Amino acid sequence: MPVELRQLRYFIAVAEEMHFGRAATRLHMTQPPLSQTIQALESELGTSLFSRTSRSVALTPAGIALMPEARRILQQAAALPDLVRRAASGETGRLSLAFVSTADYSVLPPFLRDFRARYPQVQIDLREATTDVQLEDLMQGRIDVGLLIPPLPDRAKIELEYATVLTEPLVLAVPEGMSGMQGMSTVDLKILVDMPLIIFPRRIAPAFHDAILACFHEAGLTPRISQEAIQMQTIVGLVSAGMGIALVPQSVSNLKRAGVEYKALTRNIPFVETGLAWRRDNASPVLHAFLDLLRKKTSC
Amino acid sequence: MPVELRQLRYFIAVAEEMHFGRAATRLHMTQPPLSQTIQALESELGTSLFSRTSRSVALTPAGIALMPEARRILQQAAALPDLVRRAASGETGRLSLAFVSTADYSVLPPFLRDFRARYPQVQIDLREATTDVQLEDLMQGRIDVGLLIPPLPDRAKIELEYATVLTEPLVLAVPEGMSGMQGMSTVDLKILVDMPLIIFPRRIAPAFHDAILACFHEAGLTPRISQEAIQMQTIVGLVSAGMGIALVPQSVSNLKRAGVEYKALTRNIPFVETGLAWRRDNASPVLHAFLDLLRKKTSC
DNA sequence: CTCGATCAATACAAAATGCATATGAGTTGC
DNA sequence: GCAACTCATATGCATTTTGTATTGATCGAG
Repeated sequence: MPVELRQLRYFIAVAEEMHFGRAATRLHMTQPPLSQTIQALESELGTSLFSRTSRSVALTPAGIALMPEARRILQQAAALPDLVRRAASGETGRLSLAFVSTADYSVLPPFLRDFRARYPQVQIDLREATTDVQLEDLMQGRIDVGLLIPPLPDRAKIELEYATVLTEPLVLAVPEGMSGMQGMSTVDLKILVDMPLIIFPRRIAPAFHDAILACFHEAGLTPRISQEAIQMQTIVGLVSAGMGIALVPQSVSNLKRAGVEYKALTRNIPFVETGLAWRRDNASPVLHAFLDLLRKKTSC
Repeated sequence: MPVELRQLRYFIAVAEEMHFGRAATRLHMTQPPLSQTIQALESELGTSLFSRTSRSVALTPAGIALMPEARRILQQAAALPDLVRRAASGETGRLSLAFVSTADYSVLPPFLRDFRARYPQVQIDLREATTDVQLEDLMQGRIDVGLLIPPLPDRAKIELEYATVLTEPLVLAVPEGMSGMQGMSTVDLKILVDMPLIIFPRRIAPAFHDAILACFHEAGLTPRISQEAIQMQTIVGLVSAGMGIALVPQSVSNLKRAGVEYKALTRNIPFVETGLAWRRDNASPVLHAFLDLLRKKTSC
């Protein structure tokens, strides 16, 4: 029969009182069952813990060695209710979050800062991923929440919940000192129609891709697509290298990079939306703590 | 009512099997009491640990958080029998040992080496002290064992046990290049009777002190005591500084120090004994492991 | 759509365990 | 040497734990 915590509690009481009678009083019980329990513990451990003369009690070396261990175990057991309650309330745990590269320049940093401040004990696993990869990861339960660009495909809408976080205009990113637009802060697309356009592949970000093309088509223009890239950083890098122009979310203009200028468009300004998606059936308290915090922040 | 280990054992079984029926089989019991115990645990922790549909079982975040904690606590509890048995057998624990400075050059180093090799988990608290301090420390239980110079006073013999460890002759320590004895390996006391003698105070080491004086008196001589010191290292230091001569245990001649030569006496060679003393009623298994080991070593 | 299989919860009885009372045996102090 | 004290033992009762029987709910096959 294995050791039980009750036995350890009784042992500690006797060891502290050095007296079976007083220890029994402290435990709100009588002395005989206490003696029996200690005897049972000794027999389970295979060693005597107290050396008793019929007049006094002393700890054996085995008893001395047991004391700190027993105390530690009891303390850990006593801490369990609090521990699991914290886990259940989302105060502790793990949140794995994926985000599209554009979010890295807009909503993600303040989100993370606020969440860490409120839930410092939650470990956040961050991962950059395109929308389609995130949708797959969400469906498979590999991530708790994704910061992505809508729309969600119909098959995903069954299992996933979605909430808009940010809608922002696209702005032009052009190589610095480009001919024909020095000093202009807004430009018309017509001026640029002959410049090569750098863009996300449609497969990866269809909504973003389509918004850009729609903007050209509405102006009666057809862009010359020269290069595709799947990260915002790469696209801006290619612009700075003079490889072409790009349309990027306004927030990306925070990314001041040598050789790149950002210009607002005059007409047919396209917008891109970013939002959160998570499994409807994901009961993780950490996830809901995260969502609740965001709802509070965005509603203020 | 507090958490019990039985509940944690059952919890782990269900969490590992993810099935109440199979877990019950593994625990050699039936399913209903297992369900009840888990319910009791959940109510004590204040949180549900499993989310049950009537068809399947899944861990809640609280349950996930509890798992590693519960495993750790159970493991620690399971390790207790071994832990206390090791403590009872002297394999682990603490031994506090005091020694007279002369022992530091003879018996102490090999004792310690052998003991550490056999009982590596025992922590040894070492302390240099004179015989009279050691006797007081032994009586008060501040040390487990003392390596000292007999005899023990009668009042100490009641509570203490004693065993001889080493009996060795005294040799002369003289300043290097002293007039009248270059090249001699043995000398007569008469040659040195006018040299100042450096000696332990009688209060600190009466037997040692008396053995030296007896040696002079038997030869019909009276030494000129110039200086007292209570550590062997100090005495040898004073000799090397030319402050006088000293009679030291042979083993101290291992302490090769510049400016000091050791010479054997020709007649009336005094002996000094070193031995172990410990409380008769000290049941420390570590102490007895120490004594047993020494008995084995010295009898071979 | 119905029926059987599966799985967890509930109800109640039996067994095991823990506890209290009464008592015994060995010390200690007066 | 007697009274007080302390831990061990014995016995009966209360509680807890377990087992058996059953219910209720869900899922899959025919």
